[in-house]
Amino acid sequence: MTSDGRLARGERTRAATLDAAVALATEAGLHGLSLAQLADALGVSKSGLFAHWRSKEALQLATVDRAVAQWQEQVIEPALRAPRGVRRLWAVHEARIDFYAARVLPGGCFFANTEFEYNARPGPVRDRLAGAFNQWTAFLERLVQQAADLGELPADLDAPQLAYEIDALGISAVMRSRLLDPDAAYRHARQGLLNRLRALCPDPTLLPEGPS
Amino acid sequence: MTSDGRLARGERTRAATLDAAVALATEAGLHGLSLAQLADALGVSKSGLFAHWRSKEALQLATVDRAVAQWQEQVIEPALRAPRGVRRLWAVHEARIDFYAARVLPGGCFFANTEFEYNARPGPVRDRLAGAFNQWTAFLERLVQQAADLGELPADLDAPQLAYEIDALGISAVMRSRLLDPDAAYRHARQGLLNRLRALCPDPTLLPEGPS
DNA sequence: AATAAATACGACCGGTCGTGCTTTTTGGTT
DNA sequence: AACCAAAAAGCACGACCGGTCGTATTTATT
Repeated sequence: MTSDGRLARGERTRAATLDAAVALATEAGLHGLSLAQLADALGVSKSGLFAHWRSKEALQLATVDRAVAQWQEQVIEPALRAPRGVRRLWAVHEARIDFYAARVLPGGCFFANTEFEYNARPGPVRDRLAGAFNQWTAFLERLVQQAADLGELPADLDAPQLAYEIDALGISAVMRSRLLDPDAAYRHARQGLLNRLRALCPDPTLLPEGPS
Repeated sequence: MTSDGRLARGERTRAATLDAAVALATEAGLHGLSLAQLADALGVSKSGLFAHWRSKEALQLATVDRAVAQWQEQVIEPALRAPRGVRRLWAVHEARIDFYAARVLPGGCFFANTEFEYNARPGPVRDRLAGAFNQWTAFLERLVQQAADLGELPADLDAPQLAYEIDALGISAVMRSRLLDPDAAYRHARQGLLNRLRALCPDPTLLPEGPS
């Protein structure tokens, strides 16, 4: 084990920087993210950040990657503990809403914020964001299809359609939770999918109980 | 008729400026909107803008108001020509998607973009945006309730819930239409509401035909 | 014709941005 | 103990930011 303390120190700084960058980007935007602010928040110098990323764009791309990893750890992986099928689909939706409700990020959702920010700004950052969104969509569609394959949802179900609807409920939840009544937002997001799954799923025991 | 040519000229400039500001804000954001860029795009001087708005914030607030008026003219009013009830509800959804598909604004949707931008930025601009969102939500809920009162939807329907779902489908449409496949986005947004209304509405003749 | 008001302009301010260049500090190798 | 590379800091730069000021131009009033 030849752990070079110098390299280790750099790695630590880099990780701490990206965590702070993800959080800050949800407030100021990925474009609005300023190196001076970020350096201040970390107690380091602005030029110290430049030692790790040659340019702001490189930092932005790394920030997107870090946000993807965070989403994987805190939303997807916990939900994957639920058994395949409708229950896992529901678990993802719940984990996502919990992530928003726990206010892990001050600006709500890194992806929703930045994707709206960059939808008219061509370039590598936008492409990276679009790629992440594409992956997330594919993941949701796979989960839906799995549930259908297991017979927990109709065999002729339009999987991309249901995946679209699930994601839509989630995006609206984080948007409304920051501008209007948070509790109502989360309730509507949950109830929306619950209604939809109850109408589709022949086995009601797979779904949580609750108001009709 | 004492139309003061000076005031008329000012009003013209002000209107043109706000139209450009709404469009620019969907690209650069309402915060990222720079007075120099805006002045350049209009072919006027930066200081000329300060003759009309004392500060950037005043311009931002006026821009929000202009966007509200534009939404009223181009989405709400056309849809209000449809008869009350389910058909009007559908007309609003259609008008909204058409507005996005026509690419009236380069950044898609002024409200979606700016509301995500400001959801963690307290202040007058955020409050104004939240107010606009509240009004829009109330409008949708009123339309849903009307349809229920007319007997075109179940009497015990949860109106805010359905309004939430309709708006969610629309927001996702504009987001996905700029990052992924636009046609798929619009199709899913339409199909989502169509499925929902078909399941709720006892009279199928009120809804457009189309794929099941 | 003279005055007053609304509009618009160019020049400029202090401040912050992203980004290079140079130096110092830190930690590991030999 | 000498040496060295990685990390971090210090510093300066040009560009752009929101905003102010004095001035010129247009238009209505008197």
